Amino acid sequence: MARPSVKAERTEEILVAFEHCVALYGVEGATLERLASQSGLQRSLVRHYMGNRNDLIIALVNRFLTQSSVTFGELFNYLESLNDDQALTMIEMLFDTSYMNTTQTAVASALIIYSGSHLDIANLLRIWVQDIENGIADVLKKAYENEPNDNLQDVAAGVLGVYFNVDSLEVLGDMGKFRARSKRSAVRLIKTLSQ
Amino acid sequence: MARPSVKAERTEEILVAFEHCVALYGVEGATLERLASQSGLQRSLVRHYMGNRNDLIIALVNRFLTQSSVTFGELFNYLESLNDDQALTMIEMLFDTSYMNTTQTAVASALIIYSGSHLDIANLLRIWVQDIENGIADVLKKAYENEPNDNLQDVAAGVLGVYFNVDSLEVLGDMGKFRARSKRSAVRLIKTLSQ
DNA sequence: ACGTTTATTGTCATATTTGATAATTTACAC
DNA sequence: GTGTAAATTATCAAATATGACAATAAACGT
Repeated sequence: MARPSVKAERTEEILVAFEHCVALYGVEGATLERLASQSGLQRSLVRHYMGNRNDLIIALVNRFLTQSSVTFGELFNYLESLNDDQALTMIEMLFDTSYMNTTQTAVASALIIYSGSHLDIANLLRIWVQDIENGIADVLKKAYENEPNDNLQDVAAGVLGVYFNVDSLEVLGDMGKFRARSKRSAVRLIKTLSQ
Repeated sequence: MARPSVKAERTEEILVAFEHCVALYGVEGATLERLASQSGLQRSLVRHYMGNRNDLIIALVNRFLTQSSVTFGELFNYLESLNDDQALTMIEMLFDTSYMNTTQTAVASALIIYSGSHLDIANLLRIWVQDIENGIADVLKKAYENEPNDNLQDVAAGVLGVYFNVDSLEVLGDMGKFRARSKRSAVRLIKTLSQ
């Protein structure tokens, strides 16, 4: 045949670097020049593998959504395997910095801002939020079977909010205390559900 | 003397327009061209009154911080004037869309992302968050005098998180249900405090 | 060694963004 | 109406960002 293709690796490298740029500078600030220097690849190569700027953004959104789906899917599957303490274990994992992915979180924030001028992405992210909220509610349902669904969903929205917030503020630095407080608040919230 | 100065008005117009641009496109996407067309003023005029791009960003940050300080100050002062139900009234106001300022919220999100590459702004915003958290904790303290300070601060962090999160997600549209759930969660959280 | 396919590099034109400053106009006081 | 200070407009150069495509180099099978 011919020279072996490195498309898969390059694509991955480029998207990782693009994530970094978007996390640092926002979607509109993630220029192809920055991407090039961040990835160490020439701008022409980026174009060769990923197409133009818009193609790149679309690829980033898809990557973000699938990665998030995989991560939360694994989390929820693991929790389902537990006999008890699913809810509190979930809090432990959500608020543990060792499980946190700062780049991913910053990308989420950047995409949310980008949604303000791109309604198609806004729709995708709204569903993304709903899915996570539903996932949390499902975990809570297993631990608190007798609680009405509406209450479970309310608490799920609250836990999601506290969790999203503390992660998106992580970039400000020195958030240890605030993170601990947020975590204890999430626990408080869950304990309002009746066993 | 001479032609009357319109510096104050122009400055205000420019900053309002810049807020709009930052809210829609992020800090790095808020170009002077967009600002010019948004404000209806020529780019040269923007420069005349506000200086260069960096001056503009500094002015925006200061404006954001003082506006936020004024808004929350008024809120806390009003709550202080109430005899009881300060805590729940606070929730009513925080989660009422009629009190919400979508532009202001989006600016906050944009500045948080911008903080990732500008540590000086990150420090300002960290203090900004702490101040609001403390303000909420103070309100809670009046309503729940016997509760230990640490508990009050924990709940304050939680309420802040749920509130910040729902406001920053507002841009995704169609967030009525999620907002209602978030609000009920905040109430739940507060009710974990002992009277 | 040769053809083929892909990776990689190089180059160019164009559009956008920004900074800086000159030139002009306007409104007021006298 | 004239001087004056400020507003407004008009340009220019430089830097940056993007798109498109040509040219070269490298790795593989035969």
